[in-house]
Amino acid sequence: MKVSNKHSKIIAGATKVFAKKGFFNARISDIAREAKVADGTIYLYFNNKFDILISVFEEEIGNLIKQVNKLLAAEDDPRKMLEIFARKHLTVMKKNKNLAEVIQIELRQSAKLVKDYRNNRFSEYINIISFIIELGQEQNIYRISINPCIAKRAFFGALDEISRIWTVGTTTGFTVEEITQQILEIFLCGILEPEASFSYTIN
Amino acid sequence: MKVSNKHSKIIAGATKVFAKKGFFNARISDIAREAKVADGTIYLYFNNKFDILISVFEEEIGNLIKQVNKLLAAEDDPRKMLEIFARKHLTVMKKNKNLAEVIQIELRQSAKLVKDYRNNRFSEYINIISFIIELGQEQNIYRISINPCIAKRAFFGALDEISRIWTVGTTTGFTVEEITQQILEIFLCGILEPEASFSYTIN
Amino acid sequence: MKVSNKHSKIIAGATKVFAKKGFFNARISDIAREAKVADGTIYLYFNNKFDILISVFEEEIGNLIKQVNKLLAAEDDPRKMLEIFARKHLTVMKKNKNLAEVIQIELRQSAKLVKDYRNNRFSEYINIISFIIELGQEQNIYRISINPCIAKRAFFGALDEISRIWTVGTTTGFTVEEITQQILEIFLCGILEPEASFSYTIN
Amino acid sequence: MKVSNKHSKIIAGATKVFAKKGFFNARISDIAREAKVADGTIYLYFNNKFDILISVFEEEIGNLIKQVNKLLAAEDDPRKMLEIFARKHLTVMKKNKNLAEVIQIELRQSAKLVKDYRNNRFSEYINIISFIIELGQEQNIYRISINPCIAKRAFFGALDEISRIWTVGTTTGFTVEEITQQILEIFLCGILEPEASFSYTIN
DNA sequence: GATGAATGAGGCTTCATTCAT
DNA sequence: AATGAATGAAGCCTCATTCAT
Repeated sequence: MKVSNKHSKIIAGATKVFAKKGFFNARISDIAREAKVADGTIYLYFNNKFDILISVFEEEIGNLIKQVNKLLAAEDDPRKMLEIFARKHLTVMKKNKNLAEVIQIELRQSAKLVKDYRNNRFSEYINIISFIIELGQEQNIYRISINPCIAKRAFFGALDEISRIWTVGTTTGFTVEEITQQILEIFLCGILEPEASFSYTIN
Repeated sequence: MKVSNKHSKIIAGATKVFAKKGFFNARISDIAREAKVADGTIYLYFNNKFDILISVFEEEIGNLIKQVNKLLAAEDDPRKMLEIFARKHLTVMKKNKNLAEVIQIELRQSAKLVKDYRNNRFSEYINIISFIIELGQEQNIYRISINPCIAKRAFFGALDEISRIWTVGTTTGFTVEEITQQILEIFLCGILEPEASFSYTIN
Repeated sequence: MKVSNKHSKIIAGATKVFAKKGFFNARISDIAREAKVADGTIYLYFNNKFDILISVFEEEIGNLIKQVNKLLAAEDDPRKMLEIFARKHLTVMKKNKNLAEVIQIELRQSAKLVKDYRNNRFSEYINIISFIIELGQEQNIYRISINPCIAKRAFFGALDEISRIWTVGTTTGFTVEEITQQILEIFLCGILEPEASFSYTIN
Repeated sequence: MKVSNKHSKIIAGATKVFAKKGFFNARISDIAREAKVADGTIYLYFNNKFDILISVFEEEIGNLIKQVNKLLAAEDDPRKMLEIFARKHLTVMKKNKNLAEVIQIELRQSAKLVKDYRNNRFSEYINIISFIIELGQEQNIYRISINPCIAKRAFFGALDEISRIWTVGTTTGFTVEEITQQILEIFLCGILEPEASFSYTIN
């Protein structure tokens, strides 16, 4: 399982450095220093700087997927499952600001650099959302009119944007729980007063 | 209207280049070529490369704000207003892929580089959403339990993440209208089957 | 006599700017601003940046030569003449720090740039010293063993090096008169106690 | 002894290039080529271009100080000491034209750039002169009326200006020994015919 | 003559990557 | 495998000079 001690030290160092400075401002020597290895050593484990970035994702998001899946395995109510996903995502992002920034910033960069990179681990991650929605639709709990492909992006986008309040130095002191409640309320029930919905049709 | 011919040519060129290559991969000479000016000319109008990025935001988002506000002025139903915001945002992002990418990618980078940059024009933009929500709450159309500050981020995040399907080379052929409908349905009514909501309480 | 108003304004501006920033750190636009003309105007009066430097010398040292010669014309004792030269040089350098710096710094630079430039006005200036010495030798006042060509450099070098106490921010508060006295004493009588000279032969 | 092979190669290369082209006209790539290292290597040993200049001084003048002090240690007649200083200075400047030019030209530039730089090694060097003079005054060999602080500048300035005959392409074929004799004669005895001094008082 | 916006060549410096040890 | 000194390509930016007005 453990590929190499140095390998993981470099991944850890890179995650920290990318988060602090961003991919382009990160220096190989920064990562080497953080990982306590020589600059050249990094090239024994990675092809180039960008390869490190990809690996950081693979690693960190892989962990996230594993954790989320484990939690979801113990639950079968699609409503609870969505709640679990939101809470876990927000919790991890708040705790591991490094990862949060790496995802928020670098994922977008890398999507540009390696056009279809997102198909990999990251897609796997947000497809958990559409899987939950489809599950709910099969159980007649989620509306059939909802497009899971659009909804998964909306849900992830909402979580992602919100979790930025912890990475940027904003001081709005929302707790994970408050946000989870709000997000769930919005996504499950919408923001409309029940009575107000009668007097409105989209478009 | 035109402050300076060169100024706006550079802004336009920079928007295009930043979108295509990203801020860090963009070369001043790329922008100059795109804008059909000499490299040095750029420094008559901007202090440095980063200043160009900031200006692109100020300019483009300023336009967006102006357009959105104009549309909203003719409407007073908070539900329609949210719809208008979503449709306009998506329409612009689909049409002006350059701007879309610049916002999606670079805004996040610059948030890191200039810690509190987002307070400027961008905040102004997404505060339109919270304004609409608060308006709806006063009219008893939007639930008072919804926190506008969280909801605005959720709404923008959803739009932003979804609009990436046009910038990344995904081939999901959703139209602006389809997405607008879906987003509105999700945000106004939630994804829950009406009956399902009785059997569920968050957390 | 007056070539042009702009011409002399540029010379004056350049003298000031060269002194403050040095030739290489001086910008044409600095000179233009100082002279209150447009950048392009400078090129109506001078071929290039270096040409301005040369002109500043020609002008300023020309003035100096004129003034010194005028003073010397009224004196025929070679001892007094040397004194007059020293006093005038030091007085001008102390008062006109701009010129002092330009001579001290730029003259040396320009000597490199235009290899034989020093033959012009500057040589004319320090040849006044050798002229005085030769005059004194003819009158049997200055020792015939003194080589005027070496002595002129020694004398000018001494004055030049000393006058740097005013341009660099040293705070040794010597007056022009004190220095003139010392220089004259050294050069006319040497630093040796009269009795000590008997017990010593060079080399 | 050798701190680093590259370090001293760069110093040597820089000394040569600065002398040939002057600090501002010298290109980092010139120095690199001269030192037979890559451009980037220079920045492993120096912070920036100006730092190289400073280092050249520190190094070269340090050597000079060491050599002069060594020679002076074997002598205790202040007259001979001054002679030794002059001869050594001129000898080194004639042989090492690179150093001569660097001192003559760049020292003055750098004095401007780093206002109080001269306090360092260079001051140490010319303070040797005032030390010798003070020593002579204590022994009643040099006149007490001579101000060592002015005299040291006069003496150094004279040597410096004279040594320019070797750096600028002048063709006056003076030998080091001729000049040393002249300088010593001037500074020790003055240029006045002994009898002439009776009929003259300064000012 | 005068202007100053525009030009574009070129330098200093950085840093990903290599390679001799 | 590990090191880190060395490399050198390439970018941001400056600024002397030009030229259309």
